[in-house]
Amino acid sequence: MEESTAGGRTVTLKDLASELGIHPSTVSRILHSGSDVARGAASVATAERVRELARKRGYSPDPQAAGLRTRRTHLMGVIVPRLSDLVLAIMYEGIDEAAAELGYSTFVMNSRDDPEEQRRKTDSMLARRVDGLIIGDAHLDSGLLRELAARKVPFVLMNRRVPGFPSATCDDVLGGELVAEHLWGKGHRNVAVIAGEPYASTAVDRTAGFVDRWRALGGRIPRKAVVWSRFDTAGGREAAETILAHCNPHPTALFAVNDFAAIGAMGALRSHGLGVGRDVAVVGFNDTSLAAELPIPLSSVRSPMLDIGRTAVQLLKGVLDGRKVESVKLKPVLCVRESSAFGNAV
Amino acid sequence: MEESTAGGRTVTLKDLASELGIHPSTVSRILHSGSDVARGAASVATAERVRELARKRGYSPDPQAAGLRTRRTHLMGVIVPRLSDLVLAIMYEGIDEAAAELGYSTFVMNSRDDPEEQRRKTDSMLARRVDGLIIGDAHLDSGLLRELAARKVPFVLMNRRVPGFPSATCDDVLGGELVAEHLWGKGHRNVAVIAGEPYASTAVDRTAGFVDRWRALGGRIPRKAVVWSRFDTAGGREAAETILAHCNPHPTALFAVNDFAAIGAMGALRSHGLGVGRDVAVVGFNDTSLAAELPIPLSSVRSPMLDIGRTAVQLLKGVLDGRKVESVKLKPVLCVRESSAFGNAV
DNA sequence: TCCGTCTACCCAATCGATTGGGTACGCCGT
DNA sequence: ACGGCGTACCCAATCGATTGGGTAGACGGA
Repeated sequence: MEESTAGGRTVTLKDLASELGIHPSTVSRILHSGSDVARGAASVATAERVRELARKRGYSPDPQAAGLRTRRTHLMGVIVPRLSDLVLAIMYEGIDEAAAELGYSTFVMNSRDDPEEQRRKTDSMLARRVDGLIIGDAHLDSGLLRELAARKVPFVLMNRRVPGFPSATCDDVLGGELVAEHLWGKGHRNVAVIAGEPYASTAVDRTAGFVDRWRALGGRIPRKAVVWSRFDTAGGREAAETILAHCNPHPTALFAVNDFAAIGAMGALRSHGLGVGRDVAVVGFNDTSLAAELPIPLSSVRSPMLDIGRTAVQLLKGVLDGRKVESVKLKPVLCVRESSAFGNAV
Repeated sequence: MEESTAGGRTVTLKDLASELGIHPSTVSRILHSGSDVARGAASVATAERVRELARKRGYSPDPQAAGLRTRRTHLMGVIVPRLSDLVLAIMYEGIDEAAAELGYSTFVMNSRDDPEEQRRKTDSMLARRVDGLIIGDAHLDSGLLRELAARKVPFVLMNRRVPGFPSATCDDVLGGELVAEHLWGKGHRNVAVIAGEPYASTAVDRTAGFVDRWRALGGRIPRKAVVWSRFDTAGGREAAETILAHCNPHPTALFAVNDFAAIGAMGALRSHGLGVGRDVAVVGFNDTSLAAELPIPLSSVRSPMLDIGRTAVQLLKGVLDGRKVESVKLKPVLCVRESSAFGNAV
């Protein structure tokens, strides 16, 4: 007979039970219930013997079997646009840690922000019988979330929010405001925004926060100075090219809603002979580990990515426990560096 | 009664069977066995009725139950140093794709290259009853692998290799050689290596490939010009500082075994007033998406990260199917960019 | 007519843990 | 001496899919 599961011979409850001459159910109760053992499950002596043997034999319960009976897998499904996006990767680290602390394991899948894939991955998670989902790729206009809610699938959103659903995000509006105040304070009056994808609340909120605050400060910002783009370096580069082509005189400061887009924009500026930080200030968002390490260190809004992940897990746990949960917005902080440290003549 | 599993009411084999007035086992055989249905499982007509109903009711088999019986979870466990390392994140994307194609799902966990954590995460994977492991954080001196092999846990290595175990890696020695030839050809004669962590085969092989080839070309490379370091930007920066402090005259070219270390080194050079590409050539490794986008684009050895991930899955599948598998080394390609494009006076 | 052979199913055990409902025994108070 | 009550267990069903071993009925050939 082939032993197919990894790890070879595994010890079962029954093994422990028969070795001790007691019934498996008794063993289960002892090992399962933390300390309500005192309340009628078994004698202290037996409990000790069982725990001792379990340790000695390296017993580890089969989650398949337990889940089959209890209808809970202690699995959380996580869906992100792509894990090779540093921002999501770090949030996932937070998820992984927090989930482990609660005794959950996590699946991650990439949807590449494609609605088709989102649906496929969601289904595939549910087919695996996850207890709930953490959705990191929510689109503002998606019907998928409403469907999931109708099917009573427990889920929470992460990174991006959608009104009506619980989410763990950065306070992106505030983040945009911080940048507006910073650049205004440095004397810039002609600015442009690399705004990201319009289906993502991160992009929309950061842009709105910036633009609204800018106008509240008395600034002007023409429509063509707000350019929607992809989140990666290539997207940022293209957006910067567009801005340079259409805005005359060119802006003295750029706000990119994402560090990678900001890096792309820096490249574009450079190939137009414009000095980042000198001729044009640039501010990014997320403060990924690269921002500070660039040859011209990039100013960026630091968002608490690890905590966003951790919070998402806590929210989902709340939902799974049947509690009503409220969305959480975590505070960002602006880190000013060389790319926007110098003032502009007013 | 609470419906706890995500997705609410689920259809079971028995539901389908009783609705059609046949036995669950018949339904199972029809749905399970691709086309050997013809061979005695059921009539074509019944098979069609079953498949039709399964589709209509949205039947999806419970992997818990199936796994309990078959002792196979169709789960692969993946362990990496950290997923927020772009290199590993991309390999994981390859894994995810390839695993999905084979009907497997994957767990990922971060070990932070800490032996303690490696062990913990491995155990936790096995407790989840994964069918096998893809280990992306193997240390050359680790006893863990030998233990796993002794316990007959099916596993393969990825990214880093360890003699005696099957692995999917880049041909790192060749990668190092490519860099040596390139820099030699550009006329450099005084070079240094930022060598990475000595417990990782990637670091050791890339360094060895470089150094051996360099000497074969007739070059000299003193011991103090090879500095072991962490893989991140901070590590690269420190290593570059060390090199600049101890090598006099300073080298005209640096080879960092990792792009992030290379970026850190570029920062160090810059703060010493040395122009990257002009005064000192820099070459990295992996060709992560950032390399080409840096203000001074970074030369880098492109390693086929996605394919390495995909290959690892295929190897593990082979092991799970009981086949003998051979390690695979995928060919890297050198991408020359501005950071090392200019020659050095011979 | 009888036996063999398919075809198209059915039956029941099984995987390992969980859980609602027993039950035997001892001890206590009266 | 007897009812009552805890304590410390045991029993058996259950979750959903899988699988080795039947079996009834049809059909064919000798």
